[in-house]
Amino acid sequence: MMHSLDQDPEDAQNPPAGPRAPAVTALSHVATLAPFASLTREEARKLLDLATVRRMDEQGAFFHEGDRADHVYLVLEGYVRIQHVTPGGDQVVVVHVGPGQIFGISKVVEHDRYSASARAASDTVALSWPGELWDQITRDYPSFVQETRRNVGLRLHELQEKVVEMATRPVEQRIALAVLRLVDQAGHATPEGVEVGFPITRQDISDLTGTTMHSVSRYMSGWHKDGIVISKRRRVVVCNPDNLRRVADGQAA
Amino acid sequence: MMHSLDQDPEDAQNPPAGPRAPAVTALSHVATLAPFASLTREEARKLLDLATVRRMDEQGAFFHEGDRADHVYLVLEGYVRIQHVTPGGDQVVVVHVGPGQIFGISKVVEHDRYSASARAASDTVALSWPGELWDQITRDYPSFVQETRRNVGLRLHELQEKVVEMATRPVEQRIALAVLRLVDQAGHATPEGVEVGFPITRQDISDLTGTTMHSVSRYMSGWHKDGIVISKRRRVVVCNPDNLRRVADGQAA
DNA sequence: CCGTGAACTTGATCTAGCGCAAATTCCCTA
DNA sequence: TAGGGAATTTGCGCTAGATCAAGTTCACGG
Repeated sequence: MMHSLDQDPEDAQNPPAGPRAPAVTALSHVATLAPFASLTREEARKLLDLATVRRMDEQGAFFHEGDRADHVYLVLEGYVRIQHVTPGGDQVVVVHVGPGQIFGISKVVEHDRYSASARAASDTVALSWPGELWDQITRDYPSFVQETRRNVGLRLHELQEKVVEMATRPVEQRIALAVLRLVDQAGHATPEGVEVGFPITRQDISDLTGTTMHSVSRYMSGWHKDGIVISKRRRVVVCNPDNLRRVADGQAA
Repeated sequence: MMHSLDQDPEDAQNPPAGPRAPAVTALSHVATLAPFASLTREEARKLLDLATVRRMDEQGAFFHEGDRADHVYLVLEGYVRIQHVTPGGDQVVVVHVGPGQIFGISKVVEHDRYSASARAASDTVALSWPGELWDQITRDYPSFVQETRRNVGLRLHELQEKVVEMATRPVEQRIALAVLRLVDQAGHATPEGVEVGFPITRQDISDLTGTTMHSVSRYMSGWHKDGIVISKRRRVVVCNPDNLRRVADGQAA
């Protein structure tokens, strides 16, 4: 039940309440997230009252591709993997979503089905608003919805970058870029370097870059030897971002 | 100046006005496009009054990647290629935009720079609204902006499909899928089959699928021999969509 | 402390598709 | 009608990276 992510003691948002208390939804914490930044204390509280808190164990699914898009989600804690499985059984990871970011955005773009599945990459806490309330929310909390749109834009941009990378970069560079993006978006500092904030396997990284587990393993082992990363089982730490960036640019020695 | 697309005499929207008359903006025509569908005649007219008509020759650029996102565009006639050029000089075509569709959507997702360039794939007529008016438009013509968001959603979905394809499909299938999408989104019927509605080279198709001109040529020649497509210089006609779909699914004989 | 399965590593082939090169065809203009 | 440039075709060799095939290491439950 305890995942090693929980070793990370830096989160101070849990007041000394009882265990399992829904204290993560503490207004003081949530209000710091981008989508709430421009709301008054009072507005934030009301908007929170409209939401439901959903806790999800690692690997649990918030929704599946093809489901009716009945909710919009916001990650409070943990990370969510947006992924697609082909008829042939190939997994493709589209993007990772972290604290303060929206997922299940179909409603935001006027779609009525989710076009990918959402699984918790680590134990995760998220808020969810029912789709029926979306019009009301749009009306009453425009700055929140604006942030939501900005999120969609980021997603669009990241997806475009990914298409460009897959079309133009060799595998090694794609993997390096993916790892850099992971620590950039979900990294936390450790003594050895910046660590990806959730468990991730070689297979996951290959699903993210459109290659095979084997290639990911080979390149990461190489980088390990060169002191660029430390890669344990389901864990990735980048020790030398500069060199990794050089690899990503094809300027590796 | 006359491009071969103009051979196509099917467009009836040009009333017998003088040549070069801005008659394409005739309300009766524009009103049929999806973004205007839910507006009253009067609203449509007012919204049109806020817009500027821009005509663009084939290969002309509406804007470039990195430009300040100061306008939102709507294609009236012709096709626009959204593309990205890497530092290394590789072209990647992200998507094609046709009549009734929006491009330059940065404003819609709260971004302030275009993340790709927009060039006319054929001689094109588009409307453009200045970004400063966007808030006003959002307020006064919500159904228009809603359609705009739906467009963003389609783009997002298509981009995701593309990522999945590039990650899981071999080159032949990717090319087949791209051609099918082209005739689906921009095709018009001809005696021989459905033709892509704008000039497109082997190189363009390879930029669209992340492969080389050579591979595209090889596979298309093969399909030509099998009677699946007719491919002349800068022109593609799909004669047998069913078989091409079979190729795209890897079920080719 | 041991057994089991999942994650990871590493070597050995094998091939799809790229890069290079050289024709050939088509279209436009002079 | 010839000339020239762009688009396309096609052959050939080569290599990045997939596939196949064992192993090895690790975490956890008993």
